[in-house]
Amino acid sequence: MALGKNYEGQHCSLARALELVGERWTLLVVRDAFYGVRRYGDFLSHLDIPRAVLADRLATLVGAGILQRHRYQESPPRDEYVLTERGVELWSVIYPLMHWGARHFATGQWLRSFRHAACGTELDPGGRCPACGNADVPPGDVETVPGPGVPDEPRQDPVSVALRQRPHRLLEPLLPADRA
Amino acid sequence: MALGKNYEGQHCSLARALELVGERWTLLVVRDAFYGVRRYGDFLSHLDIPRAVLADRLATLVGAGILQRHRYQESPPRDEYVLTERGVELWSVIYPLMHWGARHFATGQWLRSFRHAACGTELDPGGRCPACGNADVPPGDVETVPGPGVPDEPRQDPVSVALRQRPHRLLEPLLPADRA
DNA sequence: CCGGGTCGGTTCATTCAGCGAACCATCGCT
DNA sequence: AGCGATGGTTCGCTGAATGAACCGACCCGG
Repeated sequence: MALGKNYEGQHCSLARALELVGERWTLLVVRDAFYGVRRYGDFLSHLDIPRAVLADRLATLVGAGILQRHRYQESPPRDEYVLTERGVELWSVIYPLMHWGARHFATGQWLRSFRHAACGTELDPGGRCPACGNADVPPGDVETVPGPGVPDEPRQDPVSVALRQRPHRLLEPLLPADRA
Repeated sequence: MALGKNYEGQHCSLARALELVGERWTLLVVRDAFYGVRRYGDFLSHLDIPRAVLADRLATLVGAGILQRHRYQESPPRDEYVLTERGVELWSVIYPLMHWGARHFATGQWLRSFRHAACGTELDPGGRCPACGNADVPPGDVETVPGPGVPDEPRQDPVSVALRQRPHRLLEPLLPADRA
């Protein structure tokens, strides 16, 4: 899609947002970043996305200030991609969309739910905690917990496995940094 | 993009949602539907979208139960596209995304704001009314009002003109049904 | 009852983005 | 030196988007 390719002429801020975030795969990359995925290879194996496309999307997201590239070791130089504040704000878009998809196109048991970590209450469709006065819950206080549903052919990549195994707080690194 | 083209293997409900709503142009079509655009020709002139793509997107949205096709006159047979309940629920995705785009990528004065029609208060980033106990405001109770910002080259299509001229309640038909 | 205009498409040739496999560079380890 | 891990880039192929042209149903004025 790329900027200006079209959508230009659309003065609406939605169009500008979609130029960045509306490309194929982009929102799934951001979702994974919320899950705590940070490394190229983990995005790759979890998303089954062509390598070139992933490289392109990561570069776009970094350029837009949605992800930040952070060198976590020299030699060999290794970077991880972490959500910026601007990226974290996309939670208020991603969660309702995810919830909408689950409400209308669910197949079988639910795979995952999202709870307010402080009280364990499941979030409402807008991402708020019904038990805490309907307050907005920042993604850092959200915990994703595996549900009873397991797909017919569960994915075996490290990210999918980790998400199935245990509850996990959003934004925190999902995988240990030092696996072989 | 189309279903199954890829994103398959992604069991997440976000992926399924994006298969429908994540294609290029689709969310802009839905946004226009909230603005009260209902007719093929109006979508066309407002979005500058290729005719074939518009026809495809409308068919997909109707097939997914997001828009409903409604014949409003026989002879010549004319249909209009109206949001279903399922489509209306996308407001909780579109508004936050629009707001996010405006916050981070604004250029110049704001073009439009969204108010709670009952009390005139501008909606918060989550689409709630701060004056009414932070209650969710259903899109039917939202009014869009033109802002001070006018683009350098304002669009002249009927939809753009109408949106610039007067406040307008979402979901209500934007244009008179009987223009020449 | 003929000609022109409107509306809502479909068709088609071109261009562009996504795909997936192969390749490559750097580094650490043995 | 050789091998594997990591994080890419390159490249040929294919499928979707683009935009212009065409089409058919219908209305209206003459």
